[in-house]
Amino acid sequence: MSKLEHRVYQKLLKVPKGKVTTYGELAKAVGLENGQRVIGQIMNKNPFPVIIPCHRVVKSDGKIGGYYYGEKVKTKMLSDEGISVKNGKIQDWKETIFRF
DNA sequence: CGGCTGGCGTCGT
DNA sequence: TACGACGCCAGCC
Repeated sequence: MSKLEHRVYQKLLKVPKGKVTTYGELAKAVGLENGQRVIGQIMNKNPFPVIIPCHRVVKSDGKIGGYYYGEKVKTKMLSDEGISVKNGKIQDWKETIFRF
């Protein structure tokens, strides 16, 4: 695992349950101002889906975005953590997002 | 080193 | 609101 991936996972682990972050925020958090897609690649290759909460990473416009196991699963996991999702979008977006 | 690919982001229509 | 077109950047040919 590269240094970059390691940093990304560490940052992601700081996101508390019940909150989410975005690909862009996460990218900036590890030093990549415009590396949003890279975050996606890393999440997709996530070797520890159990300890890495990649379902807490969503798109900057409040939409859920993709997920290795499917958006339905991602949506369910988020709602189980107390985040309301409607039509593939986060409801109280501003209140739910976590900023580093 | 060059070209392509994506769990994205932003802007224009 | 919903597409399409670009831009972005690490990783894999």
